[in-house]
Amino acid sequence: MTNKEYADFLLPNVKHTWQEYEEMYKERNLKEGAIVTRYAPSPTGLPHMGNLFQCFVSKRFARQTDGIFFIRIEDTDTQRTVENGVSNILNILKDFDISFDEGMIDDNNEVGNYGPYIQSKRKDIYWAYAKKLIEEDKAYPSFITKEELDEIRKEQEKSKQRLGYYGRWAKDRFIPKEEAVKRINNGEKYVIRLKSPGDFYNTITINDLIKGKIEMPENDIDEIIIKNDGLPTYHFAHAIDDHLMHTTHVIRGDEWISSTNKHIQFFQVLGFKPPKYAHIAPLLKDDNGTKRKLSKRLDPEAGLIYYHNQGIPVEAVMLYLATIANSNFEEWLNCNPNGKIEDFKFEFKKMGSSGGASYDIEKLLNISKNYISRLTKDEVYDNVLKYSKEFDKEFYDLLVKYEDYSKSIFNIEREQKKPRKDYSKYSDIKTQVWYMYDELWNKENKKYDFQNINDKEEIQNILKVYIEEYYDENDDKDTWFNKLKELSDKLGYASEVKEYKNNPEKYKGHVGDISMVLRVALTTKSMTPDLYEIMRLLGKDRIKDRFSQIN
RNA sequence: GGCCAAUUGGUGAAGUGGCUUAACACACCGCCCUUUCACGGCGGCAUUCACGGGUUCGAAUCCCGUAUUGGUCACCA
Repeated sequence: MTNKEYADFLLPNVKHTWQEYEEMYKERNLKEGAIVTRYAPSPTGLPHMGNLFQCFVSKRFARQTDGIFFIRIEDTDTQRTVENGVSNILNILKDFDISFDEGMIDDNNEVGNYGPYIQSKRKDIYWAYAKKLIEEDKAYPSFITKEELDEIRKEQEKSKQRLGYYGRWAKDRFIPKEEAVKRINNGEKYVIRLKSPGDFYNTITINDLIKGKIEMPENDIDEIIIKNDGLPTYHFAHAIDDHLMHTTHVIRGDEWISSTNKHIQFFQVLGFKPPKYAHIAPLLKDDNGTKRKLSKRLDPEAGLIYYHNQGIPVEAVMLYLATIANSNFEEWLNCNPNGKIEDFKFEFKKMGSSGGASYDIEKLLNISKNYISRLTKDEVYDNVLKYSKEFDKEFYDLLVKYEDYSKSIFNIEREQKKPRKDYSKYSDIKTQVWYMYDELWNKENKKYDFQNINDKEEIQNILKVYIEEYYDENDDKDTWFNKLKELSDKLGYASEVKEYKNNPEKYKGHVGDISMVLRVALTTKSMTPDLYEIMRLLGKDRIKDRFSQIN
């Protein structure tokens, strides 16, 4: 029996030869230096922050070199594959502005010339290459069962030898073709394994773009290439897919580093040029002083839906990911406050090669605060409106009813060189401006704390004198403030804070205390944006009304 | 246990043999400005880079060892 006949027997009905596939998927016509990257998820659940980070990095490198970023679905684990897995992944990534040049566009459709982009539809391709290996005597059928593998492992543990199916332990290597055929005809289950040419005592060097040179032993384990359900294992599929799809840079989590010797071996055995590898450290979480991997189960901020629910802008998340990716991004952004992420050139060298970056939600919120402060009032309005529509119907209705008024509120201290930074997420906004809406004001159970001035009669007197003798809606800000000072003088408070500090015994307090009384009476809060603006927006009638509620 | 990697302040980190009395940012603390908060300004915050040896005129940077942390060793990806 020739090797060719053997291969045909083991993998029958393969439509194309590997040579035909090589013909079908020609080199991409891209400019020099263009990077081709991919995101290759299993449709087993929703992407988390770590996946998003990986997508972000892969996409940026492709885009900044006029390359290609595509998505390939790795659904060879039929046990774990879930319903609508693909469209769920695509939808959530779309929310974060991650789109692909090629690949699946929903559960059943795709775009691009290098497909199919879902591994379950590429069986014929994997078989064609597996046949090539069998014909070249580089792969063989293996009948060994899980139980027998367990036995081997126990024996290896007992005699303190390296674990695995390699060398003399890989006894199915030596089964004659005729015997294998007979066993298969008898209905025995089998897989196809690589006949590994590697020697554990040889060292190979991997030039990782992020981690640098990594040395490890050659792989000598007879890795499974085709499982007994006919589908390939990850390692085999990776080599074939990324070769045929002409991926130039494989950017993936660093849990893959220790398999990379296998992957390089596959590229060599198959006669392919290996891609460049860039292994990204996982996102970490500080958990009571120790660090662990950010976990979808334990950490809400690891799930992408969290940002949607909290009203944290997608752009802020992206800016944060950019600072984790290349820490000099932040500096660059400080120098170019209006710079776009797309204008920054990311480098592999600048990516952290250490254990991993702590995912710091505080820092993210700070970035978000800065981001929101740079938006226009209309943008803030639109975003809050969108957020409220889904999460706060009451506030949504108010925003619709008082559109211009709401925009004026959001505009307080916004159109200036250094805009006020009040909101780090859209869900913050209502809690910070509720008092501007009578509907919310009236139903609130109000508690007033006037800080330094506590005497009820004094407070009422301040409010009464102010509204009757001083407040004029038409005053500009300077006039308005001067009147506050006049009021202070009249009632025995220092109109200059400095003056008060120099001679505290001469005054009942200072103009700041007076302002505080007005502020608290109008808003119940001691911290608000500019009081002049608030009063202007409220109008005299409502001011009077609110003052009258103090008793 | 084998193999691989990492270890710089409260945090993210820059740093690749002399330009480092260790950049920058977040957080924190002080002072100033200020009607409050925020913003802004000024200043503080690692005599030292896990530890122990070595190489060198010179080490956070190179080498060896130890410790700790993480990854990986599936018919999962």
